[in-house]
Amino acid sequence: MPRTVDRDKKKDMILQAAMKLFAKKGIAATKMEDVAVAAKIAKGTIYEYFKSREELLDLAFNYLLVLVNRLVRQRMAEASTPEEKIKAGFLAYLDTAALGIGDYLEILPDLWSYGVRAKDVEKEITFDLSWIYHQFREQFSEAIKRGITEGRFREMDADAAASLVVAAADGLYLQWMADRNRFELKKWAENFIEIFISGIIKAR
Amino acid sequence: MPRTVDRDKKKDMILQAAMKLFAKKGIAATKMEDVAVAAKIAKGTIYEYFKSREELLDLAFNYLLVLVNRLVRQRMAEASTPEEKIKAGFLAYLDTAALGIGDYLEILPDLWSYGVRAKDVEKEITFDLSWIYHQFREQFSEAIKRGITEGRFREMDADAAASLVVAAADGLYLQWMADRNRFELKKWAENFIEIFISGIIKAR
Amino acid sequence: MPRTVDRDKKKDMILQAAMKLFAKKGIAATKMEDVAVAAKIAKGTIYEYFKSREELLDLAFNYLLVLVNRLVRQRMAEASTPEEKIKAGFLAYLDTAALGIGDYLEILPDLWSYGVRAKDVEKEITFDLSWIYHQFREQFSEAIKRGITEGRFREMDADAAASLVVAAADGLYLQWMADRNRFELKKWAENFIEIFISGIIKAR
Amino acid sequence: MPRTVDRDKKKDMILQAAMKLFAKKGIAATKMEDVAVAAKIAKGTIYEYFKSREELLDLAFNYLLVLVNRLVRQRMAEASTPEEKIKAGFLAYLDTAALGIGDYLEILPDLWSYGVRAKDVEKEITFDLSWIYHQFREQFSEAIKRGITEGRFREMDADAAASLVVAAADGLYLQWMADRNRFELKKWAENFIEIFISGIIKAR
DNA sequence: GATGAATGAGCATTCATTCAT
DNA sequence: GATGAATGAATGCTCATTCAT
Repeated sequence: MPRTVDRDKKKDMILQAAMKLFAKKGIAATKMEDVAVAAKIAKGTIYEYFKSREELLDLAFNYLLVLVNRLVRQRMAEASTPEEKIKAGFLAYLDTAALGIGDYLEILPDLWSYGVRAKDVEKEITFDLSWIYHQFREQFSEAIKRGITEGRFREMDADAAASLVVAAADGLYLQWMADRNRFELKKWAENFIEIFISGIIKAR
Repeated sequence: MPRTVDRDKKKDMILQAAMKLFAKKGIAATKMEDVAVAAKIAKGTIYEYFKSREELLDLAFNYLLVLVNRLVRQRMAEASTPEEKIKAGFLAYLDTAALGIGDYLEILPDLWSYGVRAKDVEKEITFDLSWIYHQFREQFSEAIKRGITEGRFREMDADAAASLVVAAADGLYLQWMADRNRFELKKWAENFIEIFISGIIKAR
Repeated sequence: MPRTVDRDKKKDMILQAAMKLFAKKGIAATKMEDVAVAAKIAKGTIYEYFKSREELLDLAFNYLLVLVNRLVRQRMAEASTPEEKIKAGFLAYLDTAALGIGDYLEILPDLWSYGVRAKDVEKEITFDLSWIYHQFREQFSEAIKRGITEGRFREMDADAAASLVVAAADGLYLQWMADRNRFELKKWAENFIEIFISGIIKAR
Repeated sequence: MPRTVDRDKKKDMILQAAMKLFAKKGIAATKMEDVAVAAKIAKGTIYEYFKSREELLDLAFNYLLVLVNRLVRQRMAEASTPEEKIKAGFLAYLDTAALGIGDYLEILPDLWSYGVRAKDVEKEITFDLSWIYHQFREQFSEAIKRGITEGRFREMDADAAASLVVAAADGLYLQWMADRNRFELKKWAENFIEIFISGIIKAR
C-alpha cells in the first residue's frame, strides 16, 4: 500500500502547512488559497485530500488534541507516585517542544471558540470539546484519587482538583500566547505544580 | 427640532445585541445584518454608531474586560486580608451573575483569539491582551506580596502565583463553556481557592 | 418678497459650496453630506432647496454655462470689428477671473461627461450640451460671417471656423487643468487668437 | 492538465467590453456586474484579471491614450514636411476609425475628469494626464520648430502653437461627442488644419 | 423651515468550491 | 491525480433620500 502511504504523507503535509497558517494568522484570516500556496500545491488539490474547509479545521483541531492527549497519557503512565503523575501530566500538557506544536500553539483559542459551539449534528463534526476535557480531567482525577487512597493527599473532590490542573494549563498557555516575551511558561508552570501539590498534600 | 436620541444608550443597546450574537454564534458567524436584526434596526444604522465591524468587535471585547476588571478591583478593595482579597478577586472574575455577562461569556475564546494576534498598528486597535493580563496579574500579585510580607504566606514568586490565579479562572471558564451541564463552575472555583490558599500559606 | 430673496440667497450659497467640492473632488466623490458640511447646514436641508442630487448637479452645470454664455455674449456685443468680437468672445470664455469661476473650473470634465450622455427624457434634465455648443458656435459664426461679408476674412465655412474657436477654448482649459503650473493659459490663449485671425484673414 | 487560457487575450476582451460600457453609460454608472455580463463572464472572474475597479479604469484610460499616442507618432514620422507632419498628427489624433476606438471615444471626458485629479500617491496610479499632454505637445512642437527653422513658418512660440493643435483636437472631439449628428468631425478637422497652417505659415 | 437619525437598495470585493482539461 | 480558471453566493459598507420632531 505505498500509494496510501504517500497519500497520507501528503495529507499530513497539507494539514501541517494549514495549521501553521491557522496559528499565525488565525483561522478566520486563513484562506484555502493561502493553505495551497503554503503547501506548494494547487488550490483545487486540497479538496482531493479534505472534503471541505470545515474538515480541514476539524482535523487540525484533532491533530493538536490527539498529540497532547497521547503525550499526557504516556508521561503519566511512566511516572510512579501520584505527585509525579500529576506533575508529569501537567508538564506534558505544556510541553510544546516534545509535542512539536510550538508553531501550532496559537490555534488553541480558535479551537476553543470552535469547540464551545460545535454542536451541529448536520455536519459530521468529530470534534467534541466537552468530551476532551472530560478525558483530561479523568486522567488527573485518577491520580489524585490514588493519592487520597494512599493517604498522601488530603480528602477532597478529586474531579474538581483535576479540572484545576487542566484549567491552569490552558490559562497559562493563554497568558503565554498573549505575551511570549514577558511570560516564562516553564517557570510558572513549575510554580503551579509546587503550589498545587502543597495545596493538596496531607500535612504530615 | 430633529428627532432626538440618547446616542450612548442606543449604542449600548446595539453593542449588547451584538455581543449576545457573538456569544451565541461566534464572531466569525455573526454578520452585520444579524446584528441589525437582533437590535431591531436597519443595517446602515449600525454604522451610525460604530465605524466598522472591527470597532464593534473591539468595543465588545473591551466591554467584557472592563466589567471584569472593575468588579475584580472593587471586590478586592473591599476585602481585608490577603487571603480574602485573593478569594474575592478570583470569585469576582468568575461571577458572571454580578457581572451581568452570562449571555456574553462565550465571546471569551474569540476575544482570546483576537487578542493573541491583534498587533496591527495601522488599524486603531485599542485592545491589548498582554496589557490586560498584566493588569490582572498585578492585582493578585500585590495581595500575595502583602501576604508574604505579613508572614501569612510562604516565600514565593508572587507574579508566578498571581498568573496562576488568572490562569485558573480562564481555564475554569473554558471548561464551563465547553460543558455547562456537567461542570459546576461555582463549586470548582471554591475548590481552587481552597487548594491555592493551602498551597501558599505558611505552615504554622 | 424678502422671504424669497433669502431663500434664493441660501440656495445659491449651497450651490456654490457644492460646486467648490465638485471642482475639488470631482462629482463622483462628492457626497450630499459633504455638501451639507461645506454649506454649514444639515444634510436634510439640502433637500429643501434641491429636489435631488441630480438637480443639484444640473443646476451646477447650468450655473457655469450660463455665466460663460452671458459674459461671452456681452463682451462680443461690446466689441466692434469681427476680429475684436472673436477675440473678446474667446478671451471671455477663458476669463475665469471675470467669471468668478476659478474655484469651479474643474467641474468642466464632469460636466462634459454628463452632457455627452444626458438624454434621459424621464428625469427632468434641463442640461443639453449639444444645444449649448450650438449656441456658442453661433455667436462666433455670426462674427465670422460678418467678417467675410465685410471682406475682412476669406471665404470659408464659418460654422467650422466657429467650432474651432470653441474647441480651442475647451482644449486649452483642459490642458490648463491638467497642469496649472506648467501651462500658461492666458499667454497661449492670446497666441491662439493671433494664429486664428492670421489664418482666416484675407491676405491683402 | 488544467484548463488553459490565453490570459492576455481574455484580459483584453474584458477590458474592451468594459470600455464599451464606460463609453456608453459613463464610468460612474458602469458597475462591475455590468462589465461581467457584457463580457459574458461571472462577476468574480473580472477580479482574476484586474485587481480592482480602479485598475480596470486605469488600464482603460491608458489603452485609449497609448493607441492615440502611437498612431500620432507613427503618422507624423511618416510625413515629411512640417506642414504635413502637423496635419498627419492632428488627423491621426482624431482618426477613431484607424484607432478602432469609435466605440470607446466617450470615455474621454471621464478620463479627463479622472486625470485632472488623480494625484493619490497611495494608490498605484499610472495615469498622469499632465505628462501625456506634455508628450503630445512636444510632438507638435518639434514639427513647428522645424518649420520655423526651415523658414516655412513665421517666428512664434512653438509650444503655445503646439498646445493649440492638441486643444483643438480635444475640443472638436468634445463637440462631436455632444452631437454626433450635427457635427461633422472630419470636415471641421480639415478646416482647422487649413486655418492653422494659414495662420502660422510665412507670408511669401 | 431645519434637523439629523434612520433607512435599505446597491455595490465592490472575497473566497470556498467546482470542474474541464 | 492535479490543476487553476471560473463561479456566484455572501458580506461589509455607502450614501441618497426620507421623515418624525
